[in-house]
This record gives sequence, C-alpha cells and structure tokens, in this order.
Amino acid sequence: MSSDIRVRFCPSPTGNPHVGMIRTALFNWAFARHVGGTFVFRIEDTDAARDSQESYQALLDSMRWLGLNWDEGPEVGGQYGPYRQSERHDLYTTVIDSLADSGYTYPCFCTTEELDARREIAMQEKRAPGYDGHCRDLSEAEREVYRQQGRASVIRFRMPGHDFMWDDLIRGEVTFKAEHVPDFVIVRANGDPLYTLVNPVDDALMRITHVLRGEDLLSSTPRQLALFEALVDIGVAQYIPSYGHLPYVMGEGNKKLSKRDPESSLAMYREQGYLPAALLNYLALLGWSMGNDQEFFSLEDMARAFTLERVNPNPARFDLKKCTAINADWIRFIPPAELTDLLLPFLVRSEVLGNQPSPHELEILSKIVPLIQQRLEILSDAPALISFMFVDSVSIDPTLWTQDSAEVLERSIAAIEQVTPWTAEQIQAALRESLVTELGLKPKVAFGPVRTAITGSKVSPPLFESMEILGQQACLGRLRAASESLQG
RNA sequence: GGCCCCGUUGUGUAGUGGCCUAGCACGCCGCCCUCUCAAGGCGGUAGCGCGGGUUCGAAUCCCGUCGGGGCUACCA
Repeated sequence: MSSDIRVRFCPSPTGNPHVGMIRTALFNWAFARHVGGTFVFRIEDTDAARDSQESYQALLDSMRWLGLNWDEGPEVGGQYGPYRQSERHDLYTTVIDSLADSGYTYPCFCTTEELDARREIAMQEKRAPGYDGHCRDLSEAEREVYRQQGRASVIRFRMPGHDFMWDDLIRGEVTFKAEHVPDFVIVRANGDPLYTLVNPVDDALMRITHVLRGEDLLSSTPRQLALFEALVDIGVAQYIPSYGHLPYVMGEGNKKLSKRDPESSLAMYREQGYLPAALLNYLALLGWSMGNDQEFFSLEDMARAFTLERVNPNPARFDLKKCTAINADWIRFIPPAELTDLLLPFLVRSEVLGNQPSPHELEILSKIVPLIQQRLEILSDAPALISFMFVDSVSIDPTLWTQDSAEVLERSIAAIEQVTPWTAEQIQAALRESLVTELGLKPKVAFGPVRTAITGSKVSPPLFESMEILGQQACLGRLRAASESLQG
C-alpha cells in the first residue's frame, strides 16, 4: 500500500527527549505506515538560545533506539531537504520577502514594554489582551519616524479578518473568531524567523498533507491556517494540510507531563531497562486503542491497525505502574537468548560481569536467564537477582538466620554431598528427604537457610535450579562457610 | 479576565440509542498453586461530573451547569 500522504514529526532540540514527544512521533509514524505514506522527520532548531547539538543527537539516537524509522530527514535525506531549520534560512528569507511584497506582513515598532503595558490595560478593561494592531496601518512616513528614533522592528503577519474553522482530524469542527486571533510576529527584531512562520512554511515546502501534533498547538492553528492562505496565494504552498490535535500526556496531579518530571525522560526508561517495544506499546495506549481489548501488541501490529478515528481526544495520565507491567509482559515474551543479550550491558554496568565476560560466565548466564525471565519487570532488576551466580562467596546479613539454620545447614551439607547426578530434581529430593521428611520442617522453613547460604538473600531465583547451575562444589563451599559462621 | 479543548471505576480504555444489572487492562484486596519471589489460575473492589430535556428507551443526541486543562511571547 502506498499513498501521497505525508506526515511529519518536528521536535525542537531542547533538553532531553520526553515521552510526550515520543508519543507524538509514534502516532505520526503509525499513521504514515498504516496508509503507506511518508514519514518526515524535521528538526525545528530556530531558537539558537535554547537548542543544542547534544539534544539534536539525543533525538536521533532516541528515534533509532525506538525503531521509529523516518523516510526523509536528518542523515537520511530526501528531496525536500535540508531537514534542519537552521540550514534553511535562505528559504525563509525568500518567503518573508515575497510575503511582504504581497502586503501580508508589516513592520511593528512597538517595544516589549509598550506591548506589556497596553496588554495590562486591556486586561484591566476586560478587553482581549492580544496585539492591538498599533503598527498595522502605519504610513511609510510614520515608519520612517520610528526608524529615525532608532527603534528596531519585528515583522507581523496581517490577519485576514475572517473567522477560522477547520475539521480537526481528532476533535471535529473547531472555530476561532477573527477578533480572537491578533496579528502575530513571524520574524524577530534580529531577523530570525519564528516558529509561527517556519513551521507552516516548511510544511508547505515539504508538501505535508496531515499535521498531527500536541493539543498545546491547537490555539496556534488559526494563525497557521491564515499563513497558509497567504502561502497558497504567493505560490509557496499548493494546498493546506489537515490538522489533528493529539491529547496531552499528563503527569501527577492535573498538569501535563513536563520535562522536569523524571517520569517524562526517555533516557530514564532506557537506563532502567525498558524495552523500546514495551515503551511504545504503552505510549500507544495513551489516547489510542485497538478497540478489541487487545493491549499487548507490537509496533507492526499498531501500524497495521492504526486509524485516527480511534484516537481519543481526552488527556491521558501517564501511569508508570502500567507502563512497567507492559514492560514485564514484553520481557517474558521475548526469546531467552534475546533477553540474555539485552541483559549483558546491565550486568556489566553493575559490575556483576566484567567488560569481557568469559565463555563460562556466558554459559551460566544463558542458563540462569530463563529462571529469572518471569521475575523481571525491568532489565535493571537482573543484577541484584543473579549476582550470587558470579561471585566466589556470598556475604550474608546475620539477621537473616533463623533458629533452625544451624541444624538445617549441617544436614544439608551431608545430604548434598551424596547427590548424584547433580540435577535440580536430585538436589530437591535429597534436601526434602533430609529436612522435610526426617526433620519434620515445613518446606518453606526448611529451604530458607539453604537459600540464604547459597544466594545470600531470602529472595532468589528457584533454589534447586540455581544450585544445579552453580555446581556441587560451589554449593558445598557456601553451605560449609555459612555453617561455620553460625558455629562461631 | 478572554478564547479554545476535554469530562466512563484510582489509572488507561471499550462503548456511536436497546446486545450495558456498563466489558477489558493496570493497580489494589482475597484465595489457589508453591522451595522464596515472581509467573499462572480463580474471585472481589470501584465508574458514565451534575441538572434539565428529546425518546417507548440515553453512557451514547440536545441545552445548561460544574470541574479540569491549554493558550493568551520577539518559546516551540
């Protein structure tokens, strides 16, 4: 399936990528893939004061990690490039000039202070607080006077005076009255174009057909529609795209998830060991559903099923618990061998394994992973769970010992010395015989001290399987060491 | 203040006039299973913001109201 539909994801590289932004990228991606359209990735770096190269790199890196591949954009190219706005200045200059030539813009000499003062008065008098059109109809002579005064000027767009209505892809008809959308600035006093200009201009130039973005941009849509009318008139745009506004992703309380919120940081999820598939799966559920009660699905499944009709307009709260639950589902779902590979960096980072694990260590790892697969919620849970497999001896908190421990340990040593072959079944049988049958302890009580001696913890992967992997001598060593420490 | 958006259990959702004594998932609680912890199985908890209409019939349509949020920049 292929179509002429073109969508774009156009973040500005400020700070760290956050999940709300990724949700927007995901929906655009899924929409494009579903209809066989083109997914354009554009960088809106028009604000030199806030944009950074690190953030730009993080953006690309994140998109790749998540598997949200783009058809046109940075490092990929495409016929409408360049795809970083900082490299498109000449294009904007041309458009700005021709907009001015056609009377769509005018210079505004008002200072920030003047603007603020007039806005305040307007608010007090309960009038609309937006720009009052002070410089809108200045004569050339009047402008010259301002220039003589050494006043700098911004360029404002002259709104056409009619109401704006569009059929929002997600919310249906939305209308703004003309008087509520004042003339707006499109070029700074220093000559830099603003988002209000470059976003529609690039959408026009890149032939974008569908704009899917956050609800925070909803109120800027009438301005962009107005600009688009002008762009069509001067031949820069060929058509006006459809707009759809995605619901907010909310954080704690009733505010939208902000960059300051730790839960919003994509990097955090990666570091903690959330799988891209799981994170995307969860994010997809924030405002969209398959409609058939299926909540566990892959990116490909989503692309196949994604339609705008199923996007919910109301804000969704980010629920870390559910996100984590889905991650746990994904960890259980992937093949153990794949999980082993994913776990490796986490084990190295926590120094459970060295930078170059030995073949023996890797073999142990591949055996223990199936035992912990259903016990992990996030990948970073693994080191604490299996570090006991990779040490010579475990250190034990003395408070973990119980009244029965000394006797249990002594009997365990005797029982285990006899075990052949060294398999989980035989180990269990021997210990059960000695501790449960002969000593009359409840299994839970009987095996506790053994678990503590072997793993150094009261919670561990299945004990007998772990002992099998660890080996008979190692187990005996640990049991004896624990037993001795209890004598002393 | 003005404008705009949104409103189903704690959270995310299904629901587009009768199939809804409102389904699913996460969470929470209990039970079962069990060598710990998980996983799994079973059961439970809790919701259509409110008020009017329209209709034989409303979570679903209309009006009002209340509540929440966003925007109101020479940020995006």
